[in-house]
Amino acid sequence: MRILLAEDEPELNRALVAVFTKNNYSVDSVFDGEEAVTYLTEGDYDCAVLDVMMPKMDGITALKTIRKAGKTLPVLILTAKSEIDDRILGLDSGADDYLTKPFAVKELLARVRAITRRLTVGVDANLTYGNCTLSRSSYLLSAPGGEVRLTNKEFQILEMLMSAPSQVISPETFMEKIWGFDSDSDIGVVWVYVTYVRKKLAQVKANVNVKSLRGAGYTLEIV
Amino acid sequence: MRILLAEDEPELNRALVAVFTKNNYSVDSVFDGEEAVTYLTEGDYDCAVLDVMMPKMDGITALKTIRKAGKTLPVLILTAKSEIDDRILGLDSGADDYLTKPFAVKELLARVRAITRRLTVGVDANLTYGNCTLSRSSYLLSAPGGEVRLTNKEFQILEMLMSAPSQVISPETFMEKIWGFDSDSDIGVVWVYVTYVRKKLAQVKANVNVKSLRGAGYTLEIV
DNA sequence: AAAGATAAGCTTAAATAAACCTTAAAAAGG
DNA sequence: CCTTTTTAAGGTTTATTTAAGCTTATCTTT
Repeated sequence: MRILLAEDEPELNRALVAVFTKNNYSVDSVFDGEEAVTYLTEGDYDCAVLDVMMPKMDGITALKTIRKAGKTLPVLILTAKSEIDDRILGLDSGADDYLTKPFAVKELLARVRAITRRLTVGVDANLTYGNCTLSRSSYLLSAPGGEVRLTNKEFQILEMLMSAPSQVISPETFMEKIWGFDSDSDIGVVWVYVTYVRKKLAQVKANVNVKSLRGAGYTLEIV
Repeated sequence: MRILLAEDEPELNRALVAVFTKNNYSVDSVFDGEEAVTYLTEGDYDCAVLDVMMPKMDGITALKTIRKAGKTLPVLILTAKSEIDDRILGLDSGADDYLTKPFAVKELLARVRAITRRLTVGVDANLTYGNCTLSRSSYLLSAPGGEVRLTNKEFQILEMLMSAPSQVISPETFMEKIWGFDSDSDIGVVWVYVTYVRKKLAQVKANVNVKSLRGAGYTLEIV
């Protein structure tokens, strides 16, 4: 499995090369976006890991460039903060996943494994469960009763639930992954958004709802 | 859940012990790397939190040492801010995650949860004994007679029993591990929950019940 | 060895506390 | 402005704890 890594911090670059190598990937690494584009358009990689902030060309632009050139390989974006804008930008421009720094190496490996497993981009841009689908690019939730646009937070809640439909996700986990560790919002905001998501699911007559397991968290169920 | 904390700054050490204790971990704390190695090789911990800069032996060396000794427990490394080299060394040497100081306590707890979750939920999300299984993610107990959801406390009682089916667990141990060291609830609450667990086991027609050994504690038996 | 006495454990119902829901309105941000 | 997000408050439901009366095993005494 061949990976291209684009990361300008020398130490992190070196370390990630070591990690990937240790896990039986063959890695080429570059230190800026232009190099990344060159390698990706000319070489044959199974996956790319791109930092956002890089000299000469940022990761998002690099990604857009190679997508325009017809490259469909799975791409994982590294962002410095949990900047929603970066994230949306990344997904719009055809990223398959993103990871905010700092991250656990195991998580990086898991995500790389996940996106290389599908190996087709765009196909997985929609999530499906029950009779409804959620578009990752447009935030549109559609079901027999029509379609409705979700707001950012609503989308992230439902995305997390739909990408692991049998898992139980605790309000604290939502808080951590969506609002971030340093958020000082009350946990109650999760409850509010669960209500909103339920309303929108009902509005499009989805046969799916968000079930709460008191003391454990939320999970999706088909009614 | 047992944690070993190695941190040489006295105030931070004390504060973290307090935080972990409050969150129902049992913590042992040490102040240098050599002690950390001793405790970790001889004791039985579920997780370790190691500072990098410590007297006698640094955290990275301690980590490498225990990994060489075959310890696979999840380890989180604490590094002073922006010491990238330390961070990298940590990842190379087998750390599961790292956190740069200063950090938010919430984030520390979240990361410890994350790396220990792999331990419990990741591989072995279900417990089995006799003809019944208990799902760690949904708190669902299932057996030939159907399935039923356990509450938090019920789940923890049964989880402890099922993860060591032949062991006898005293009411005091339940109290300590589930309600916490500083709980001022009466021990009688354990009797109450044992009753509830028995009822639910019967409800799903499990061939398992909670046997009490007077003066000793409880254990599971197959009827 | 039988009769109480004592303590350990059992069960239930009611009271309390915590988790969760919903709505409306205020605040933040484009 | 208009939309999204957060806060706040009151309401509902469910989990947890308390408390009290109960059973059963073990121990004491005769």
